[in-house]
Amino acid sequence: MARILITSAIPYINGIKHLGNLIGSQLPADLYARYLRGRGNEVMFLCATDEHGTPAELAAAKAGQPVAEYCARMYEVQSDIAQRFGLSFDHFGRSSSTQNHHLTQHFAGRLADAGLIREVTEKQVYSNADRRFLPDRYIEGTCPNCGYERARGDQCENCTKQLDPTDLIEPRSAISGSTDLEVRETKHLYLRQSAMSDQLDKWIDSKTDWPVLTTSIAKKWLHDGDGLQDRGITRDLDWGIPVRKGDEDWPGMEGKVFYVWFDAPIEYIACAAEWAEANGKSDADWQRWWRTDKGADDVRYVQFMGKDNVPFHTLSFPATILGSGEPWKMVDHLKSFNYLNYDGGQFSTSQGRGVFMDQALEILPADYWRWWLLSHAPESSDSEFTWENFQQSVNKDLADVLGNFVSRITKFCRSKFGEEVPEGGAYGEQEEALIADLTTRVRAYERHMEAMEVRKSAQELRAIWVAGNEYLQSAAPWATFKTDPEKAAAQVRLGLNLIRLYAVLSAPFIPFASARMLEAMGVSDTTWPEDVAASLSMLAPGHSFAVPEVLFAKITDEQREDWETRFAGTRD
RNA sequence: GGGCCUGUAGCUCAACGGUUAGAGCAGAGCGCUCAUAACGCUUUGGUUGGGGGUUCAAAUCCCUCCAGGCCUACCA
Repeated sequence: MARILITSAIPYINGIKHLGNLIGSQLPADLYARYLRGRGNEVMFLCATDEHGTPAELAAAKAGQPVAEYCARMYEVQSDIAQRFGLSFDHFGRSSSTQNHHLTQHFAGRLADAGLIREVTEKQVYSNADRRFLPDRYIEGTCPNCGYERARGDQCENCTKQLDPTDLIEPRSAISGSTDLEVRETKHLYLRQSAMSDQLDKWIDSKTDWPVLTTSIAKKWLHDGDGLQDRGITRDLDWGIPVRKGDEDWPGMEGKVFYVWFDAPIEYIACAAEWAEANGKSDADWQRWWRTDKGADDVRYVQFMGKDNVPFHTLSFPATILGSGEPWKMVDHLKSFNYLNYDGGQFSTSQGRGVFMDQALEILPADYWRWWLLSHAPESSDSEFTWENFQQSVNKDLADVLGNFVSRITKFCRSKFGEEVPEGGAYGEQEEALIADLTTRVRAYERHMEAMEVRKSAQELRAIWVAGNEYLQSAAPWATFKTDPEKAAAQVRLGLNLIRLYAVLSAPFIPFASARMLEAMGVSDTTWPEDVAASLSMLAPGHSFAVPEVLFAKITDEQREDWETRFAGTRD
């Protein structure tokens, strides 16, 4: 069986993520991981919290907590929600881990040795009141172009003109509002990405099966204007990974930390090391996933992310890895997603607009969200969440098509044969036709899942559910029973077996409901139906089962209206 | 300003340059009565954003215009 390494873009520590973040990387990555495990592959699925940077420091200050405590607390919150959404990470790590500290410093040291780091002294705005350097967008002022009073130091939101912080009229700190700003000199390390441009370009060119969205963004950065620019990888912050050259001090860089975008992707690797430590494994156990000289040469590595993360994954991180000169595993396939919009606008963490992961679980079980989000995943373009669409899709697909199927067959069996798989009769022509149809569909489902075609996979799965209802309608065991109880028994037996089949096939999408279906049918065998016919004879006559409670309750109009109102404004 | 993406039925989306542009939902009709007023069958909806061009053939390729979105390197 194959070995697949899967990483999801790591969510920022600053607050609870919304549904747009979830469908942008973690959820499709989980779908893929669950599917591959279901097929018997060896999977390492990693994710973590991204904890460094200015927003984390500010959020901690706002919460009145030291930043380390704040991050530790938010890590627990995010970890708990991820678990309740069924995100099946093999490890959910932290970019602030000691493992990541060591690896990040290690990579910086290797890059420096390879001559790929240069020191740059530059001028940056310092706020005396805030006692920190301010990133461009944390400086506000009046736009010299249009007169808008809340223009940011990088761009004016009103007239879209690109700005430099020093262009602003009456600049002030966006954090405190203080106008006590000064320009100070500060020294930083730059990664010489320009020196690796050709190497990266060739590497991108070799990835012919990547989506246009992915390669076009990378190509743009490589070839636009002066080509790939060197990038600052350090910051003047308190919270972060101290700048060190491997195990040694870095003269002149005391008190500085690595830029969050330098250390965050390295956490993908460090996370595996955290996994090893948490599970009592050795270094060799995680290195066989990440070092091609230590067993990772047969690993297929797939990354999932939102489109805004593409440049970092196609250029910066590969530059870091390649530049180290060490045989680290490079990404093989990169699946990026567009954005999910909320009711005509964007989901927004900063504005509290939309539905957040914790709120979602307060009103409905995870499977409802998983199904809707995955079956509407923003693959080819941005997509939109509306409550009406959500209600209709979920009610029809989950309650009517799948849930009702389980209900009708189990209840019919109970009333005519009792709560065990009925004996007698044999599968005939009609059953063979169903098996042939399902075989075709299951193979198509597998192809779509392999290709990470999320929406198409969902469509095919739904068609597989529908096939069960079609069969019952034409076989009509309730009519057959009156004239030929033996034949009806065989029909019901097939129907009950379909429930187990559906549970196995559906588990990547709706793991919780899938588990309930298996529990009701009294089986724990989740073997993938390589042979559909054999799979549909697994539950033998006499096997007892229980009629499950309503698998998916429908969303009522009252609920929908209530939620529409409740989530119309902004959070908090 | 530059780059990229998107525009197909009321809604969400399909469609290697190749029969008459297809599915699901919603709407209409019929059937069934095991089931969560569920299921099945049939069916009404499209000048593929506008205009021009290439081609035996265009939703698909080219040009142009319109509308929306994303990115543009110090937010992450």
